[in-house]
Amino acid sequence: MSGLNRFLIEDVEVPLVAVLADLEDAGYRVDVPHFEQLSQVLETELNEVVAQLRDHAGADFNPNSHDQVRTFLFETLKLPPLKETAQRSASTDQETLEALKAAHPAVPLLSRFRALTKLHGTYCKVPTQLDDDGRYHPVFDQLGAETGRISSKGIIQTIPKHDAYGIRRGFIADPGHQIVAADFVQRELCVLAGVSGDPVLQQAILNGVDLHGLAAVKVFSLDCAPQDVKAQRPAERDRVKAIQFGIIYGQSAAGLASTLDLTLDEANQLLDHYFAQFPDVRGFINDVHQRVCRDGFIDDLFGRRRYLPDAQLARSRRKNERMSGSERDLVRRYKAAQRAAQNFVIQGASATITKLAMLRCHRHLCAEHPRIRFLLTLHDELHFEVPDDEVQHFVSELPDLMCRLDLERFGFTLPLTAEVKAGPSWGALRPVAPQG
DNA sequence: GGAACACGCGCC
DNA sequence: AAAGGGCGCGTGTTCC
Repeated sequence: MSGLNRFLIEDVEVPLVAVLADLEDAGYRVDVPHFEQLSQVLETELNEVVAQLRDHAGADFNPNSHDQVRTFLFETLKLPPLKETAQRSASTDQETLEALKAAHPAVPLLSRFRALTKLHGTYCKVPTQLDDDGRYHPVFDQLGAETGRISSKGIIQTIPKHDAYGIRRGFIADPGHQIVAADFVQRELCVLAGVSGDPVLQQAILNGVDLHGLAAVKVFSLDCAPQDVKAQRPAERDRVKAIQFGIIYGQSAAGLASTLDLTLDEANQLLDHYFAQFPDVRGFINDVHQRVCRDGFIDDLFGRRRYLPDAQLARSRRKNERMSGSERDLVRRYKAAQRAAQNFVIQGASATITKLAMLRCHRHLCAEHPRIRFLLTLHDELHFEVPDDEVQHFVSELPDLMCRLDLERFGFTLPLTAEVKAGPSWGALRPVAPQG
């Protein structure tokens, strides 16, 4: 168990084994007819789309074959490639199709084909993966991700959220029960605020202010209250949101430019404006980069360690030296390691917070609610199956169970918040009014 | 006949 | 060219 200290081993990972075992045993009830019906609808639509595609591209065209799609788009239709894959061939991904959609009627059909086959081929197979009890039993790997996140075999952590067909409505509660789910609110940003020590972000969290809204007001000198930014200045809020997500992901200025459709200069300017308002965030990121470059590893708030030897590759390089191809590759790996380190200190600490919340919930269920089943963890979200007559009470307890984790002992003093939802299925959850 | 890779894409 | 971290899966393709 490399990368773990005594606390993480003894107080987190080892006791979590029994919790995850209980989740795996419980499983999520599945509405099989829902998936069968959905499957038929998708097959009908797919047949139609494939027929139309073959009208354009030939009777034996297989839109599942990247090679054939590439040949069709860039040789038969002579459309201009937008970008390349890792192997230097012309990419046919969704971004490319989106850019080319007006150029030929087959292009939007390919997009549609991809979306439909994904739903049909991957997510409609859920009924084939059930145990005899008709439930989907996930298999978790608590050390499956380098960041400390819990990974799971299978598809349960990637069930589509915004598909038009309601895949999530196929995951249901037993009769006489409801699904209760709770997710942490803007937790990665709270972790960033906590570990960077930024006083403005911290105060905003203490006041319960929308963090993207607040940052937009600061960065763009907006003349409105943070909570009104969402309605009144959505464009500014979206930009700041992209920056703050980018910081969590370790995104570069080039990446930000791409997501916001800006030039590199504009993206750099935007980042400068942001960091001018939040200098402690910049300081924190610089410190992470420096440490991982010096040590070849980085520790998060709870002492989880990730080794990133690539961060030491380009230590002695000077700028403006000419680079050979292999040197370029070293620099790429060095930068990737820095991004991974920056992401790790946020994602890693967040993952441990989820694990602590799970331990607390599990202990509480064992002691007080033996009829409630703990079903699922989705990184910042927990699912339970709750008897109808216990829903009201449990819903009132859950936020505190998840959020009061005694993190002051690690120097983390900010409050966490969680939003609770309930409903008959995963796809039909409705917010539960906070107690007060 | 199966393993490994390539690509694309679903989630947080 | 790549660009944004962490996962897992399905299909096509190539290689052993």
